[in-house]
Amino acid sequence: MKRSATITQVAEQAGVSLGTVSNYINGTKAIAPATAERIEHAIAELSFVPNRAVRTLRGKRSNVIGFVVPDGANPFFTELARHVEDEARDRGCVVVFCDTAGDEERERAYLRSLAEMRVNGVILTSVNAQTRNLGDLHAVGAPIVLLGDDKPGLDAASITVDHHRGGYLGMSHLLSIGRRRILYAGGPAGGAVLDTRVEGARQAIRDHGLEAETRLHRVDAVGRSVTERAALVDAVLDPDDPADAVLCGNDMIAFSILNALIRRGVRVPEDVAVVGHDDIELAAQTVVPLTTVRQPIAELGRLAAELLFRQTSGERDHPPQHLIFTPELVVRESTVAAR
Amino acid sequence: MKRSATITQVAEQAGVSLGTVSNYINGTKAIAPATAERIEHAIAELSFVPNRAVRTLRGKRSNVIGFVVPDGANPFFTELARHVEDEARDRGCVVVFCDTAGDEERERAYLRSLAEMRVNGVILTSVNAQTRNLGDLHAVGAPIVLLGDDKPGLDAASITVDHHRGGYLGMSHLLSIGRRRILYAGGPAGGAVLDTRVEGARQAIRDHGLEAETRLHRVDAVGRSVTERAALVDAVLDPDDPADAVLCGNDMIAFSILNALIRRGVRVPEDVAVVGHDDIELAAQTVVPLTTVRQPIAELGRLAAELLFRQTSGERDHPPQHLIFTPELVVRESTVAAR
DNA sequence: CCCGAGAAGTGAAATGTTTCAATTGCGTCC
DNA sequence: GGACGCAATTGAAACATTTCACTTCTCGGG
Repeated sequence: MKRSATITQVAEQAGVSLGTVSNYINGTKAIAPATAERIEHAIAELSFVPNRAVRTLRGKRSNVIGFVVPDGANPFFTELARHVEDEARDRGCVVVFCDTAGDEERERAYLRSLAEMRVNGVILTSVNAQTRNLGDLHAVGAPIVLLGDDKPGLDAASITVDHHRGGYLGMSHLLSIGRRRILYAGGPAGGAVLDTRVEGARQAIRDHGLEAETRLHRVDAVGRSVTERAALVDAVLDPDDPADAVLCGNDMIAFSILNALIRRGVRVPEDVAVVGHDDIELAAQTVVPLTTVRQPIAELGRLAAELLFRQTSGERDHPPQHLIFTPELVVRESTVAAR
Repeated sequence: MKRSATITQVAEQAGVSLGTVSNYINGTKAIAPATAERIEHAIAELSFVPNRAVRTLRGKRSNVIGFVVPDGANPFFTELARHVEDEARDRGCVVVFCDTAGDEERERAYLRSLAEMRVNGVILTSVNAQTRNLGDLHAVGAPIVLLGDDKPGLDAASITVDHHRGGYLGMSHLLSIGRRRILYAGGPAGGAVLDTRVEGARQAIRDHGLEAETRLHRVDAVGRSVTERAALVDAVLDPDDPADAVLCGNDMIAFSILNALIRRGVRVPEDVAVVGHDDIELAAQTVVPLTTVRQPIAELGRLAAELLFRQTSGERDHPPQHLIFTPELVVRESTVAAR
């Protein structure tokens, strides 16, 4: 494989020392215009592209950050990624997008790779495992931001959304429009987040004093494919016990169920109301626009990156911070028919 | 920032030379079991994580490959990415997913970063610019695979789909179901690919001998957002000149238009038939399942990676190869009503 | 008992950059 | 004219690993 020119060759070609070239490239010191031009010329001549590996070696970081998600196909995560990326680019960093597909083995492998790369930091949108997988990152001193799901006790910053309130909001809305037979449709690895939301939903039922007449069941999709999510519609339409509303773990689930319902001739929202979660861009544009519990995606992404960089900047390392956002309900036609 | 242990420290701790530790880690040479265990123990003790930067420095590649897309929000690209990743992981590589958002400036910045990282190679799913942006990659000898859109004359392998045939297939189908007023709805930067497809579509009209009675107009979305795509529906429903079919540049466009049509009470396929392109997973699960021109996403991704690695493996570098796939039409209910 | 072969382990060189203390050159001020 | 200060430039050390030519050890056959 062809090897590219080195800074030494550039220096020779330009007739200066390699230190000067380095200073020019990095703007470390002032360079006389004439010299600068000769260096510039030599760089172009030799097609010199500096080698990041060496920079990394010299104690600096690699200027890479990791963004780890459990489902790369969910727009919620790609939208987050876009905002993380924007922030990272402003700081001269590249983002490595790691899709673990919910698999712990993959997660470990990715985190290991990121540690070996001496990344500037890692943003994790789900913590599959216990502390164990974070060991490598801690060993190389890479800061961590937990996004969306805090695990207290881990040495990491976090940005969370109040999931209890999220569940509460969605359920209150459904109760207020008269729904009493509700299904909570989660994803394959909802984990603690979903438990918290369901808890919030139950709280709403209690606060409305409707425990007696309301029922809330939970059902989880077995996989992340569209087909597997659409299968949840069978639970909604269970002939023995049909639901009149579905609360979904995320908008993609809501979206799959919504489409499946309509294809079967079920009217939304008249027969079944559907509430999503996240408010991805798509949510407003489905056949029946989706009522959903919004997470502030742009802020979450931007702030996750900021928190990450904040941990490394400055003289001393800053202690990890913890932020909590409050979700809000966005009512659309999947629960309240347009007039 | 904390600095992690080095191989030298591991060697000291284990009471061997650093060369031995290196041999153990890389399996370069056989190591006596007793020694191996001491090394293993020292590594655990010190939480040693090898530094990739130095490996890269020693003339090897960084074991990173770049995957550059114009729209990270389009599932077509995330699905491709997943397959590329699978292939890369098998070879010990990490994929850097670069979303240029169709912006040439960003593309250049990403390609530059990838070159500095001395990536093993780059897969490009759209070539915005002329040869110019590829200069850095060539300078560092990183092989390139063009995926989906060949630009002859560039020093790169390519995997293409026969877009002319794609347009032909979609149009033939529409003609065969009696549609004559057709709109071609493209994306913001369709470029050569879309031109080719429209060309194929026109060929179909000629082959059917329907030039006189058929009209084919093209309209492009101004941006990549769902909203901007949905705005295309106005062109479809133009009161002066309504279309009876829409041929879409990709499934996301089709999907947005489909939803917008149905929300306006237009019947699909009775009033307007919709044909997408790509056959992403979602296409089969929309309210009205989408007729679409399928690209073999899994093969495309897998082969792109394979072509990339093939260029570097072996004694001598292999010359870049070129593959062409043939798309096929998948008929669903957005063009032919279910009985 | 000696020889040779193979296995196991060693350690110095090489990799391409940044950093920093030292050096050079040059104009200015007294 | 000499000293001084500033700007520009230099070059060697440091970074953490891989590689490879050597050395040492062990064991079996003659």
